[in-house]
Amino acid sequence: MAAMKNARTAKRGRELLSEGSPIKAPLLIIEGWAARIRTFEDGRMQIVSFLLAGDLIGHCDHPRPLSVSTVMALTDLRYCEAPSPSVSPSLQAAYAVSRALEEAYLLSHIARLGRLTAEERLADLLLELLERLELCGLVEDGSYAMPLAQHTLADATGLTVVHVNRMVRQLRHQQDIVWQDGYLTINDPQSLARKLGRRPTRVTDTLEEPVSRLFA
Amino acid sequence: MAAMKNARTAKRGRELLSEGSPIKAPLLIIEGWAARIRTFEDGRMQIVSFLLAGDLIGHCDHPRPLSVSTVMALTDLRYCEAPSPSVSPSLQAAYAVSRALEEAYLLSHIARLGRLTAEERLADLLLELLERLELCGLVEDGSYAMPLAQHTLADATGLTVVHVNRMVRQLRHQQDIVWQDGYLTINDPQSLARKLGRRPTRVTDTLEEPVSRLFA
DNA sequence: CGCATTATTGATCGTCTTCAAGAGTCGTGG
DNA sequence: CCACGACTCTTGAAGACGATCAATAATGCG
Repeated sequence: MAAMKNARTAKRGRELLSEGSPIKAPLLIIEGWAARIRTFEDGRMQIVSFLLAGDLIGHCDHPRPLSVSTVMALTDLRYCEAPSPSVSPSLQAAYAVSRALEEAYLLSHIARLGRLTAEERLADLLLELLERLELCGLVEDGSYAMPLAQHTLADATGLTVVHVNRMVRQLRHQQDIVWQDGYLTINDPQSLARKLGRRPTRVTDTLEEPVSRLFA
Repeated sequence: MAAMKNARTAKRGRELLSEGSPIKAPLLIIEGWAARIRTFEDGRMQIVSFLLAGDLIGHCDHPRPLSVSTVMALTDLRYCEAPSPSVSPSLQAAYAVSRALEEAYLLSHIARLGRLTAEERLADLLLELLERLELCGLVEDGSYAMPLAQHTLADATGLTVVHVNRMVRQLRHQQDIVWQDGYLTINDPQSLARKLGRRPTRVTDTLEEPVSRLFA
């Protein structure tokens, strides 16, 4: 891929963007996981969304934009400057779909934090990650590489590490998930989704694909 | 204002858009409050964001978009079709800023639900509403018309009505707010914001104004 | 091998939910 | 004009869910 020629890397833990700072060029994640986070002055923090392969960082249409969240690499990362949307109409459309999907995930996250129990939050998040990773072809045999520590899942679900640990144990004992050796499998995603009243994320009528497909 | 010639109205409680249904024309709220909500099959629901005067409903750049949330009128509403962004570059910029602000509020909402206590959530939300209503000139002497029932604040903060009621009482007793006759006053917004570690919402370097200013 | 990070489990505590009931307000129709 | 029902607000009591505190394994990395 042309854009990947000038790919860059970032070590786990590095901040790619800092809340309140100006946004320069939009970036595209090629490989690895990142998170958008909000921090409070007293040290509390909340993961606002996860960024996976094919996701964009800091695409804005207005002049002199400021970042509204900090973006941090959760794993070692490969990324590049996002190709300008003006190069092709299909890329422009892909960006629009990507943006819409991103918004949909934010709304889901809000509903998750506002109205689901701890167990449901965790299960729902793991299902969303399955769905998203499937879109970029990172799921094999229903399993995906899970690079996150339970501590990070706590930052995302608004829970404590201790309680996340208990909920993971619970999901394991219920045979809902298998999580070992850095890989996570949801045994019956359909039925788990049904149990949570979870609908698949759709932002278009058609079968539009997100940005990542253009680079697959 | 030209666009307001073909203004329409909606009664409180009416759905302007339904989750999963196709989005036709984008709408612009002229007067009144609406909410974007997510519902679960078992009856649980979560308010994902509030829509105030000057806010857009269903502006998308991709083809055949589906709504990712239900939009419901919280008060009687006046609205119109959103003028096409192609009519003027400044309108286009205003839409971009509006979109960025909307995203910022979603992120704040996530952090609020994930990491704040009940009292903090309520106070933080009331401060955000103050900030937003100020932008559209709906604040006088530090007070704004508060058309929401405590029940609705519960839907937004992820709490129960009962607990919202107790938190309102607490904020009242602490002299943080005065809420009577449908008007809400935050006695010392600065100090309350500081207490919460709340930063003002900024999405640009400059002093760009949201869409509503174009219609003020 | 030593240190830092991550996972795990127990015990106790507190915030928020749930359940229940009563009072106040408002619009509507008889 | 008043009675009624729907909604909103309010408060109490009990219980549950998740937080906090604390300690001990694993695991992995330099």
